[in-house]
Amino acid sequence: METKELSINDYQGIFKALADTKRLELLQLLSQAPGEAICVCDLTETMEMAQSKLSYHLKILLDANLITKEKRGTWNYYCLNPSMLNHILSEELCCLFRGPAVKAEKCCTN
Amino acid sequence: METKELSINDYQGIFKALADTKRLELLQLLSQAPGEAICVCDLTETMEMAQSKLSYHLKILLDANLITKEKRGTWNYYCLNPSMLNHILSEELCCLFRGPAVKAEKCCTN
DNA sequence: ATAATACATCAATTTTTTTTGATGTAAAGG
DNA sequence: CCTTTACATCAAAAAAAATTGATGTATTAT
Repeated sequence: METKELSINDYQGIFKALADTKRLELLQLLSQAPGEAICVCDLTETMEMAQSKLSYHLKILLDANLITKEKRGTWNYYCLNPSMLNHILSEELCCLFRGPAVKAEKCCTN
Repeated sequence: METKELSINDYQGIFKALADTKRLELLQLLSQAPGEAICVCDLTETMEMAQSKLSYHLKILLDANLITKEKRGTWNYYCLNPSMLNHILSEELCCLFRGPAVKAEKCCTN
C-alpha cells in the first residue's frame, strides 16, 4: 500500500494515534517480534489489558495505517506497517517504535 | 538544548502536541518564516484565532519542546526547535512541519 | 500619568477520548 | 450439537483536552 499525498488532517490523525502510551507500547511490542505476527490474545497477556480495550487501541493504530491486520480463522494477526512508520518517524525513533527498516538500512542492530 | 533519553511518556506527550491541526499549521507557519521570529500578534491575524486559544496551543508546543520562545519587551517570539523536530520526524516530513534542516541537508528546496 | 497593546492564565463549558462491561458472531474443539 | 475461544463492537460512564470570555500584568506609546 502506497503512502501518498497525506493532508494535514491525515497527519493530525496519525499523530493522534501515536499520542498514547499504550499504543506506543503496542508498536514497540510489535516491532520486537520481527516478522512474527501477533494475535490479540497474545497481546492481552503481555500488555495486561482487557481485550476490548486492546481491540479499541489496535483499531486506532489500524485506522491510522500504522499497523496491518490479517485474519486467519478465529485469530487476527497484527503487524507494523513499515512504509507508514518510515514516512512519519525519524531514523532515530526506528528502534523504539518502527522496527528494523525495510530497505536494509543500518537501523536497529538486529 | 540537547534532546536526550526521552521516555515513552515523553514521546506520548510530543505526539499529543503534534496531534492537532491547528498546531501543525502553526509549525508549518513557523517553518515558512525562515529565521524570522514570529510574535503571537502576527499569528492571531494569520491563523484567525483568538489570542487566548493561540497562547494555549503555543504553550502545548512549547511544553513539548517543539518550539522555543523568546521574550522581547511586550512581544513573545516563537521559533521552531529543529533539534527536537529532527529527532522525531522523518526527512520526508521536514518540508511540511520542520523547516529546513539545520545541518545543511538536502531538505526543503529553499 | 493615561491609554493602548501584547500577552499569559484562569474558570466554566463544550467536545473528544478512554475505559469498562456487556453482547454478538464466527470459528475451533470435543 | 454444544462449548469454548477469539475476537469486534456497542452503550454508558469517566477522564482528558479544547474553546470561550474574562482578568491581570507588563510594556510601550501618547
